[in-house]
This record gives sequence, C-alpha cells and structure tokens, in this order.
Amino acid sequence: MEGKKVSIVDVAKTAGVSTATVSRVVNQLGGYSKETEKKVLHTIKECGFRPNVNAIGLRTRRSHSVGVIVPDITNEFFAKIVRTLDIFFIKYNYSVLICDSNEDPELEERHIQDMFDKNVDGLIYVSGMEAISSLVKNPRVPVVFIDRSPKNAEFVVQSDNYQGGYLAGKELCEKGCTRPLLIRDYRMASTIQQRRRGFLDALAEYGKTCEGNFEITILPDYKSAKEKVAEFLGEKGCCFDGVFTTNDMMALGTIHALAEAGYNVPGQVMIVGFDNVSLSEFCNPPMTTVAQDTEQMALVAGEALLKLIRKEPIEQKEYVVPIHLEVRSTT
Amino acid sequence: MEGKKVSIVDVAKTAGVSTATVSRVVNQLGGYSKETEKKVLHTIKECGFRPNVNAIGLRTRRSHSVGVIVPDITNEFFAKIVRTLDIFFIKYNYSVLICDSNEDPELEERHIQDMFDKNVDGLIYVSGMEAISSLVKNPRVPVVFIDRSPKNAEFVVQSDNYQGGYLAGKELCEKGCTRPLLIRDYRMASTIQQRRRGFLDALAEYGKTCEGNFEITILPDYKSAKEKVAEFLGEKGCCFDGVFTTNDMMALGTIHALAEAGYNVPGQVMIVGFDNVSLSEFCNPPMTTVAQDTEQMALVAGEALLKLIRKEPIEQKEYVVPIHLEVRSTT
DNA sequence: CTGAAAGCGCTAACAA
DNA sequence: TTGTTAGCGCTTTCAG
Repeated sequence: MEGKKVSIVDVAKTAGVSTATVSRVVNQLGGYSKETEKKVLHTIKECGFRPNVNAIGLRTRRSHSVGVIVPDITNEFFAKIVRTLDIFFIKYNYSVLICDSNEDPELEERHIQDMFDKNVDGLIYVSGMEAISSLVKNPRVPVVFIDRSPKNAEFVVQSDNYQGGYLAGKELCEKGCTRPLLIRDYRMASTIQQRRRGFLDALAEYGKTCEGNFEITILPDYKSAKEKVAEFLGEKGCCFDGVFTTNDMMALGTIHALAEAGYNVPGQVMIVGFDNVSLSEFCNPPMTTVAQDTEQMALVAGEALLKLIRKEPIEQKEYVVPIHLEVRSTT
Repeated sequence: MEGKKVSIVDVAKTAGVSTATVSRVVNQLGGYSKETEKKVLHTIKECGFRPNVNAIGLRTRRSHSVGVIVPDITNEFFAKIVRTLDIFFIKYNYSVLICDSNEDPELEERHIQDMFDKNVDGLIYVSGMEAISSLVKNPRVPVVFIDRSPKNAEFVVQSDNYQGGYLAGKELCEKGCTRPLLIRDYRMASTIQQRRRGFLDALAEYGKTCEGNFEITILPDYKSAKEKVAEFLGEKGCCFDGVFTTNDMMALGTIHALAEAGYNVPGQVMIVGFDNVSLSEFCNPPMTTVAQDTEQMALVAGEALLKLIRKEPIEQKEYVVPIHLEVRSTT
C-alpha cells in the first residue's frame, strides 16, 4: 500500500464521490454536506493522500510559498530574520524559500529568477544590492523590503536608524566624549545615512562640532576597521576619545586596534557599535551597542507580505521599528 | 509582449516546429538537426521562454532541487554549511530548499513532509534529531547525513571527532594539565561520544586517570555552562586545571564563570573548545579550539548527494573530514 | 530527424 | 449538493 502515490482520483473513487468534491473538501470551499465531508476526510486520512503541489501550482499559478533573499545567511542578523520569518509563515501554511545572494549580484539575479520560476506568491528582500531591477520587472508578485527602501516599494520595514545614531551620539557625549569619530561603511546606503544623520544631530545638540577628520569610511568588516584604525593612530595619534561605528564588527576591529596600540577602552576611548550581534556581548570588554529588534522587523514584514498576497488593504507603506541602546563596558 | 507567460507551445509555433522538438532541444536530448536547434534556441531567447517548473515536476516527478535540513540556521556552523551547499548546487542547476527545524521535532517533521511534497530529488540532513523515521519512510529520495550517522544511512560525512577530542586532550596534557575536566552535551550523540573517546584516550596516553567527577554533562549552551561551572566551583573549589568542552559556547561560559570567580585562564585553568566559531577568536582571552572544516564537509556531502541522485556508483559510504587544533590563548 | 497525442494531478466553470 | 470535463505546460512513447 506504500507502493504508489495516491491521487485525488483514488480518493474520489474509494470515497465514492467525484474529484471535484474531494477538491472542495480539501480546500474547504464549502458547498458539500457534513456527511460527505466526513467521508472524504476519512478516506483522505485512511490512504494518506497528499495533494500534488506541482499539479496545484500548474493549475492555479500559485505556490503557497514566499521567497526570502538575504545577502549573507552566515551573518547572525540575517539568520535571525530568516528564522523568524520561517516560523511565522509556517503558521499560515506557507513555506519559505530562503536564498543567500552571497553579496553577489549575479547569483542574486539567478536566485530571484529561480523564485519567480517557482511561482512564489511574494518576496521579502533583505538589505540587498541595487539590482532590484529584475524584481520590479515582475509586477505579479508583491515584494516587501527589510532594511532597504527603494522608491516605489510596496512596503518597507526598517529600524529607526536615525534614532540609533542619535542614541549612540548621545551616549558618547553624556559620558564625556569631546572628540568623536565616526567610522562607517563607505557605501552610503540609506540606513547608513540615517545613522550618520542621527549621530551628527546628537553631537550638535551637545555643542560638539565635527572637525576635519572626524569620519572614516571603509569596508564594513573587522579587518578593514582594525587596519584603518591602526594606521590612523600611527599617523595622527589618538586624536579622538569616542567612536561610533555603523556595525559591531567594525567596533570590534577598532577595540582591538586600540588595545594593541596600548590605549584603554573605555578609559581613553569609548566605543559604540551597531547591531548587537552576540559577539558584542562576549568580546572584551563587552561592547555598548545599538540593538535592532530583528524579530519585530521580520514579523512586521511577514504580516505585511501576507496582506499584500491576500490583497487585503494595508494601512501604511512604511514601518519603523524601535531601537535601543545596549549599554555595556565600552562607554 | 510582457503580458502573458510564453509556453513551449508558443515557442513551437513561432519556430515552426512541434513542442516535442522544442522539448528535446531544451533538454539537450539530441535527435535533431543542427539547424532546428539553432532556430529553436533563437526563438527561445527571442521571446524569453522559461520552462514551467510545475509542469515539468508534474510530468517527471523530479524537481531539480534538493533539501537541506539544519537544526538552527542562526548557528554559524550550520549557516556556513548551508551557504557552501547553496553555492555548490547552483553550479549544477539545482536549487536548494533550506529548512530550519529549530530543534523542534514537530516542525522538522513538517518541513520534511513539505520537502517531499515538493519532490526534492535528494536531502541533506545536518546533525538533526532522531526523528529520522519519516525520512526512511520515503525510499524514493536519497539522503546524505552530515555530522550524524544513523544506521542504514546511504552516505555520512563527519568531522574526525575522535581526532578532535584527542588533539584537545593532548594539548592540555602537553601544556601541563594534571586534573582534566570534560564538559559535554548531556545527550550522547555519536559525535559527542567520539570526541569524548578521543579525549580520554589522549589523557590515558599521558598517564592521566579520569577520576570521580571529571565529567560534567549539561545542555550545550553558554548559560548552562556558566551556571554549572560556577556551581561546581562553589561546591568543590577549583579541583581541575584543564577543561575540554564539546563546543565553543560552553567553553566561553566556562571562561566567564572562571573569570568571575577570580581564576586566571590559562594560568590556573586551561580551556579547549570545539567548533571554532568566530566568537572563539574574538572573545577574551581568544580561545584555543578544535576547528571543523565546514566547507569541506558541505562539499563532500553535496558531491555525494549528486552522485546518489544520478545513480552513479559511490565508492564509500562514509567520509571523515580532517580536523585541526586552533591554538590561541586559553592553553 | 520530426510530429501527434496521451496524460501527469489538480481546479474551476458549467450542468444537473 | 454534487458530477463532468476541459485544460494548466510539459515529456514521452509511438509513428512516420
């Protein structure tokens, strides 16, 4: 009895009804008696019937699945979003297709095509590149953006990046920093712009001016930060006493460069990171950092996509998730 | 021209051939003239034809996709495997369906069913629970196991866990440890057993005996380790001078418990972890740990699955990936 | 070398 | 309330 797959025809036959009726029951479309329903449901269970998703997809052009595109699944921030989304959608019987673009536009393009080929009913696009062109090409499927806000986006959810930058600046100023330094991703994504703006505004509020070399722009990783800070230290000495980096790995690189050059953190230089990756809690000293609420972001995005898919009205096109400062030992 | 999807019929029509011929060309089955091939290929490109995967799946019962099941995508170790697999399979035009079982047997069961429903051509199962029953139920699709070796497995790839444990024990002994302690996952998975065995064998080689309370068994996370070690320290004092934990988070918990109790690492107690997560490099002090070659594991698994899917002969049923000790500052 | 046609499993008119 | 039936887009014999 485990030999062949049972189809809707088999169910119909053994239940003594038509395939249409079985289909109605399976999809809970109503228009059948309580009795037939019970009968059909019973035989379905009996013979272990599972609808063939390909046949359904072929007929309906829907897949009951959504795609999630992240630039790096290896990054805890994205991994958490993916996980939350996965758990969210399974509740609604949607399966999620995860795809790691690996920061590679070509790969990303390919993955997106792949998802369209699979007839995803919707897409969640997390902080990707600008190669959104191919997304827009397909107006059939709704797209929700996390952490990135292209024009014409149907729905965008982002952390309150401005507030994050502001909190970082405020923390530094209140703890007595007088010569602040900003280290940021050289690519000026909108999120980075907002963090920067918030930071500068906080400084201004405390009467700090932003002198000449107060800003370093680099690749946003540990190594770049460490090297660049070491170099900076070598050239100009420690002409700053507080640093805000636009992510935690850069903060860590900075901490280590400082430590190796013999400076004390937070004694001589304070540091605030961004993201609150678990590393920031366990490094030495534990890092003060701006924490994003990944779970909330994912949930909001999931809910919005679901509405878009169901063509329910959506009250707002944008959602800003609150952010908070996790104060630890580098400030 | 962007209005409707073009099907194989459209291509056939405009190319002036039959759908059968188009199909043959698309699938490179041969049996057509160079000329028709060129003509068909050209019109395919011309009108942007993309085969409908549902129709193909419905006909062939194959999906050209494989499933990957991990217990926690948020864990760097698994995320890396997923990413490598993804990149590997895309080369062969297979798409990979990632699923995070979230250490939840019910969710896992559901995800697996889902994958079968989607007609995955193969499955890679990474260090999951024992709920493999449902896997075995479906003898149609080949399964490759990573980091777990159930009986009857078609193919298993694992790190050389025994060697890992051995290296940890040796390192401790050579650096002068006399009272070793083992802290391990309370669940005795085969991988943990092997690490333990290797560790004990190394100790024996150096004439160390394993006295009474030399082994602590806990949940394998930071918090459990930290609490348990603190408690242990409180009850018996520091009756050990070297610790091997079966993963890095436990090692970190141990380090922190020790630090808080005022013990010096590695001065009074040495520590060796397992996994080489990036945290182990950045914590304080940077941790000596046993490094698994995740990339190699993923690649071997991917290659094996591909062979299984293609029904090519497979020379061995098991593959052991070398491991090495990353010596840092806790030993 | 090429085409005609059956049918994979399901849904959705339309009829009854 | 239920059944009949025509496809969805593709592969795959079987004929030619």
